[in-house]
Amino acid sequence: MIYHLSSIAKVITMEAIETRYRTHTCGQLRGGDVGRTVALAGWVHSYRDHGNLVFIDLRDRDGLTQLVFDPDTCGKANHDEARKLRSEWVIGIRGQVTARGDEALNPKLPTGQIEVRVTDLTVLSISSTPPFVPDEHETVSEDKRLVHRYIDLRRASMQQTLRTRHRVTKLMRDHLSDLGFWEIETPFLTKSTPEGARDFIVPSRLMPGCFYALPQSPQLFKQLLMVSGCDKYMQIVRCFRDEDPRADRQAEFTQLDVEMSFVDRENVIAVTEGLLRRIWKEILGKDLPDPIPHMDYDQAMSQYGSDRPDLRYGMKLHDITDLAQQTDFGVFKSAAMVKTIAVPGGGKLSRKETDALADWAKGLGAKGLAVTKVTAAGLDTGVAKFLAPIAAKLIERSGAGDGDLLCFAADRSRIVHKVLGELRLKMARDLNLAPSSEFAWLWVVNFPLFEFDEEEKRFVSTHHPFTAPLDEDLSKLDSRDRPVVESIKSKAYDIVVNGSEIGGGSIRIHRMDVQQKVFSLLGIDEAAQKQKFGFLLDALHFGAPPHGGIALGLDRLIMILRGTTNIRDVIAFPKTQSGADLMSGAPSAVDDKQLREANIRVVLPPGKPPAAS
RNA sequence: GGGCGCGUAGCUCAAUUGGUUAGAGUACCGGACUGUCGAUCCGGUGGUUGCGGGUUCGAGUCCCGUCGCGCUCGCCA
Repeated sequence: MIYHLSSIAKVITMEAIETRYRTHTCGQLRGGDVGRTVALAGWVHSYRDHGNLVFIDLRDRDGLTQLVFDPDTCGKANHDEARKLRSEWVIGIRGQVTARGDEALNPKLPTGQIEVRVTDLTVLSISSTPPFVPDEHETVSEDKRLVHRYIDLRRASMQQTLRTRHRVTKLMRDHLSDLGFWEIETPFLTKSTPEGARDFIVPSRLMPGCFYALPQSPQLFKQLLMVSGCDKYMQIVRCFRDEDPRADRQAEFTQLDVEMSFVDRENVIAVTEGLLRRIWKEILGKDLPDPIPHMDYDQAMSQYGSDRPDLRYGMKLHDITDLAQQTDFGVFKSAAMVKTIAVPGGGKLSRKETDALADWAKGLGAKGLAVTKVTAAGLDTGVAKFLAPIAAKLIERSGAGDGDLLCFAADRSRIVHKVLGELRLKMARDLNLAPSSEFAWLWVVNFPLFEFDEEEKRFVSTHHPFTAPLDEDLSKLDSRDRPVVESIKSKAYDIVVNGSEIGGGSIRIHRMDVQQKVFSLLGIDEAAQKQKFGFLLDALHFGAPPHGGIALGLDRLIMILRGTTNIRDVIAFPKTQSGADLMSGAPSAVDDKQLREANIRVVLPPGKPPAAS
């Protein structure tokens, strides 16, 4: 696990609130405090027993302070007690802050100019031998960390993450409050929504057989708050989606949810940029581009094969469908689309490695992956012999240079973009092409409003069914012609940094007639509309203002700020890939009484033993 | 639901082609030590090799099943 702690601009220490236990924190004392009598409390981070002198590094969330137990100053009883101290015991001490001698300075610690010569020691709490110690030098498997999360969270990097998370949410509230936003809570026990992810459901005791759903997001409620005249709403809110987790995804996650009335796309974008600019400045000391560039969805897909391109490196996709027709290569001539990317320095890959790439591409649905190497003399190896007639134009169009590897995908556009888009990411990772300390920001705009679901043979919303189409495309909502419907663009926008989508939103539909046309196009009939979204549709009858908003993924934002690729690192009490909390043991069976009250009977799938309660 | 990887001492790991009593570092326990800061030195305790079954003269190692963790595809408006 790598953290770029060095990017944290300054060491932040807290002021201790003076109590009977302490006058200062363990990260607070400096050379200027020499001579003071202080009290400290914290955990024994490490001990070094020299028989006569005993050194203790005392830790709290603020840092480490070295304590010295010298029988001459602390007395024999305290010295004997000090020799018994072990890792993670909780102690309180009193003593004098003294300057360290020149040879005893510790430049690794902010408190390294001083130490505290102890006069009084109180053991506040002893600890069993811990399963692991919360030291950054230790590497501990993640499941052990999750079982004893309260110990893992004592580690400096985890504390730094929790502190960063707090500072970011405070900035969000302060910044948006200053702009006139109100934080308004929305229900967690709510109505199941038909589209989108699988819902977590909660049985109703009072209405047997009925269920609440936990919100996938407060989408409908924040729109209703706009209809309610609240004008500017924000909430830092938990969302729930019952889908399999990933490295950057948990079933419950946190969003900064924002909605505004009487705005257009650029107003929401401006508010979001202002907030992100302030967060990056205050947390990392870095500036964002002003403005953050916009890119059309169509351009992102055709040039990068992704709707969230990582712009820290090149390797653009180049369309060579026309050139491919001039070759005798059957795979190229028969394909609907042929595109290529030039991998810088990829020419050093071995035959074995490029063969492995082809296998990898097959896993993504491609029939294969054609490659050739670019040398000073022209194209060499791989499919070079087929490309001789177009070699010069190919090199010119792709911008490839000596030592690059040209990779080709020939297929339907969806497969071509998927394979080359993923290949871009893989090559950047394998060849280390992405500078880790840079941030490449981007707004992706003009998404298609609908996508055709080949399996269900119907249109589905790209974003969600309340997203407004561009004004110039309104008339196309009456069409059922697939190319026409697919050409409708929406007022949706995603904010992307380094290939990670950290937020997205849209201007919503505020007119009843438009909303009904969209439902109709999605194949949701009037009865279903009324049953699923009746309350929103009702609200649109009673004077809905033009409105729109955005939701930022707080967990992913913190991941980027902290330089981790593991979402569990930025959540205090996260769950595993099977949705378990290894510390509490959730989920677990409940007793029969609880089931009866909830009017629930458990029917296990065949072959599954009942869970232990 | 599918694919890949991992599971050995409290922790992190090793163990040759299947071969003697499963080792090391660290932690822990005992001892020594007045300037350490990942202290040092000496000695010691510590194992259901995730679990169940199988193959074999012999299994940490091979096979089958199962559980857990991770990555990933599907999924995630």
